[in-house]
Amino acid sequence: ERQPCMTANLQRPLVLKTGNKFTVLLRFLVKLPVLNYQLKVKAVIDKDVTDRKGVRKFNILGTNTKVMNTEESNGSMAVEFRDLKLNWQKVAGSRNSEAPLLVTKELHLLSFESALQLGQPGINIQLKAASLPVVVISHVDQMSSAWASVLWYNMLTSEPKDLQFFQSPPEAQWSQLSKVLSWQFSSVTTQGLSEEQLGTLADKLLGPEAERNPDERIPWNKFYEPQRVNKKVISFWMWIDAILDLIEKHLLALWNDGVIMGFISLERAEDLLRDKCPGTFLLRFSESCKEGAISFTWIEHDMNHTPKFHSVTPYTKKDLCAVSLADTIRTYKWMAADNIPDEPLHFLYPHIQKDEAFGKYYTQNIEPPEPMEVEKAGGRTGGYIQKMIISVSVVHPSHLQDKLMLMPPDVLESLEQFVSLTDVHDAMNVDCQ
Amino acid sequence: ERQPCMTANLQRPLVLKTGNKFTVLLRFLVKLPVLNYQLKVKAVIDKDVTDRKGVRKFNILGTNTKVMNTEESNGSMAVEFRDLKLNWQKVAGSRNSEAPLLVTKELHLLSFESALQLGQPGINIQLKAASLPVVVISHVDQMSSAWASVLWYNMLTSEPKDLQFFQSPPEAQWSQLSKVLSWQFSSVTTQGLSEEQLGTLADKLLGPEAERNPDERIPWNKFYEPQRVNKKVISFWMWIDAILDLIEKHLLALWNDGVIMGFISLERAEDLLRDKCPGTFLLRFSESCKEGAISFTWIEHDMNHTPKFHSVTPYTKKDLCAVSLADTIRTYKWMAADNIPDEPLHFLYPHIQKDEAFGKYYTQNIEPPEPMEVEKAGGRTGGYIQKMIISVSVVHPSHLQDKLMLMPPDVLESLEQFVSLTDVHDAMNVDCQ
DNA sequence: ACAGTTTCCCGTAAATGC
DNA sequence: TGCATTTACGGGAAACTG
Repeated sequence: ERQPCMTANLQRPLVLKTGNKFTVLLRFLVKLPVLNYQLKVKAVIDKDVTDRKGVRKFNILGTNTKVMNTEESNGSMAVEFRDLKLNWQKVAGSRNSEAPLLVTKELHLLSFESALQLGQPGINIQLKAASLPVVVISHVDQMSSAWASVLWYNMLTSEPKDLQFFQSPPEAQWSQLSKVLSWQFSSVTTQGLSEEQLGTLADKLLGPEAERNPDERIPWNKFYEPQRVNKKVISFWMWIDAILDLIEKHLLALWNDGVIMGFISLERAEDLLRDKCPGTFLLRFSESCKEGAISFTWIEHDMNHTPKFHSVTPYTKKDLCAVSLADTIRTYKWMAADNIPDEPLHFLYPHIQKDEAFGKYYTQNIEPPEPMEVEKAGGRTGGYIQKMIISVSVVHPSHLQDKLMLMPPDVLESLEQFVSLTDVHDAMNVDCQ
Repeated sequence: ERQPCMTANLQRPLVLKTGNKFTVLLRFLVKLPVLNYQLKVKAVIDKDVTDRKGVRKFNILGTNTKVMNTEESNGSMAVEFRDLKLNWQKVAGSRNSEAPLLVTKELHLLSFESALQLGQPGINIQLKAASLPVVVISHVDQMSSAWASVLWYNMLTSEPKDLQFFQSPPEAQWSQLSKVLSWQFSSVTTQGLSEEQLGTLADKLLGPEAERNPDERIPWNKFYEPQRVNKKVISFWMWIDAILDLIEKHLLALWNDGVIMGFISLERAEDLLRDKCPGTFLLRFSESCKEGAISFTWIEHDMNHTPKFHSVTPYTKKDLCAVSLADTIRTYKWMAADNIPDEPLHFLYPHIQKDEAFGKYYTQNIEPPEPMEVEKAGGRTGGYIQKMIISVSVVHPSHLQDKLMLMPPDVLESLEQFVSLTDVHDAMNVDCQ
């Protein structure tokens, strides 16, 4: 029960989706003398790959034969295949139970073939080029998984065509993986991951730094397969990728501004906030929500000046579609029945006024109209009354007593009388008419 | 900037979308003696229709030739074409500027051909059948428009193949159109339109009942073309259809329960509410929002017991995706800075407690957790604090003074002191740290 | 039964055509 | 240039399939 979001997909080369168009630019790196004939190139998929059992077979649709053009700038030759499409070739035995791998671990090769005639006698030279291994998917929900394969492959091998790579994928060093992870963020935003953020991720994959063996490597499983993390079963990569998606679609400006700490453990967050003003908060990604979600954690002091920390249920894509994070931070309230609502968020860590940090992204008008505008002649209002969608947490009245405590006892007492008075008023209405 | 909703499209026969599969069931109504050969049927589109300029040409893809089956129950013959698809045949002159009509007014015919051999000498009888005119669209956003064509055609002619129908579409009687409109609602829900609702629609199309000519007919333009209605330009049918969509996707249960008056003018709504309890409301569809939206209108009394009416900015699909209408009605608040929020909605017209009418559809937990659950050992909260998304209208504090007025003046005065006290408290925080 | 995979198709956005 | 129409494709849900 939800509604359409912005669509804008990540460019992820080497992942092809059946039925979607793709483009390949092919360049001939050897410089040739001018030819007196056209150099035809043909694109094929999985040429010479016939011995793999249970592996899907595909065809290339679209104009798969093109002629190389000579580029004016440097005389080198190139050809761009546009509007190619893959589709399934349904054959017996294709993708059967013998298939050793998930489709997103199944690697394929695009090949390009041409023939060069050298000299008059007609010596034919077969030219061949192949892409790096590609992953073919049939639905975008496989993209995340497919991209994990592409990343791992290219991070860990320089073999151009090791189609058996995922039979036993090698392990990665943190120094390699951290670069790749940071790059994922910098390719979607203007900000990669900071050392602090990467440290949090390292803790998740390798354990606390103090206990770490510097030679420890990260196995594919630990990166990709769902792992049990206190009750929840989550794949590290899927979690990261869901957050990437959330950033791209809903948090891009805030992320680029650097106001999202994001990857920070709750413990560390509380340590940072401990000596800060009440109402100081920071933004953290949920560690347990698979679909990508962001929460704010803030500090309050109770009567005894003991710090207390609170975090709101994380905001998912659905929440952020309804109200942006900046607007949410601006208007978030704690409410209790018959109390004046409290706005608990005041300072972005370490001590930036929230309006200073987020003000430029506010979109809602939260000013009430002048009384004149609402009241129109004859009791008829004319226009509509503006509404605003906000987040509130309903809390026990005792949580709002910090402020009540500041009131003189006689006011408090009269207020309590007033509260019961409104209840009577409501009850009275039931009987009228 | 929105997010995916339930998809569940209306079944709208006689509208075909290119690239989507469709099914045709064909029955042979004449009972034949048992044949000693198979009766082959071929499906074609726009056979014999060659003389229309600028009209798109299509092909039927899929198995367009099938054999008739004899149904066991009654020995009659039938065949079901499944997984047929239409796609464009790009020909010169197709869909050019000469095309006299919009694509959704362009009518096409599906035909089915077979040949029957009677007797030994081999007398061939050509059998032909044609569908009612169909509309072919290439995008779902043309569905609404296409369905308007199908409705108008079948409401106003019994000609089986008047492909020129929209060259000069006839006018409709209200008695016909009102039945068709009500049927649109009853085919999506369990409730058609009431006399009162139809009356409101008749007022829109024909003007106030008192001034109406009983023989007045509704021209196609008035039903289908965008008309200027106080500043906004809206097509009557598009407006109705957007509301149908809103009902199907977000208001189905409420509509079926009959709690949505929906089609009622603001004037009439205010008349109905005038002598009702303060806080009595009813639900109305926006008359000016093209995309389909619903608002609540309620009554309040000011100090002098003069009724005042308010309506909130209508809720669109996007709003209802975030929070259902029932939850919205439950939690809608009027707020002013430093005031206790007010919940202005109490009784569904005429005088049903709102929880009674909407309670079974509430999904949110609005109870605060016990204080114990929030406070965890060591000042660490452990879990997340639940949030709730609600609608609020920010109003001038004077609007919430009805209740304040009920408080003794000394409490009021002390409260005001308190209000400024919190402001100081906030200002103080700015300097700390 | 079931999980991985594909198909179907709505609905946003962009491209195309006239 | 603007509007009608089509294409592209993400994403939700259902269908498929071993």
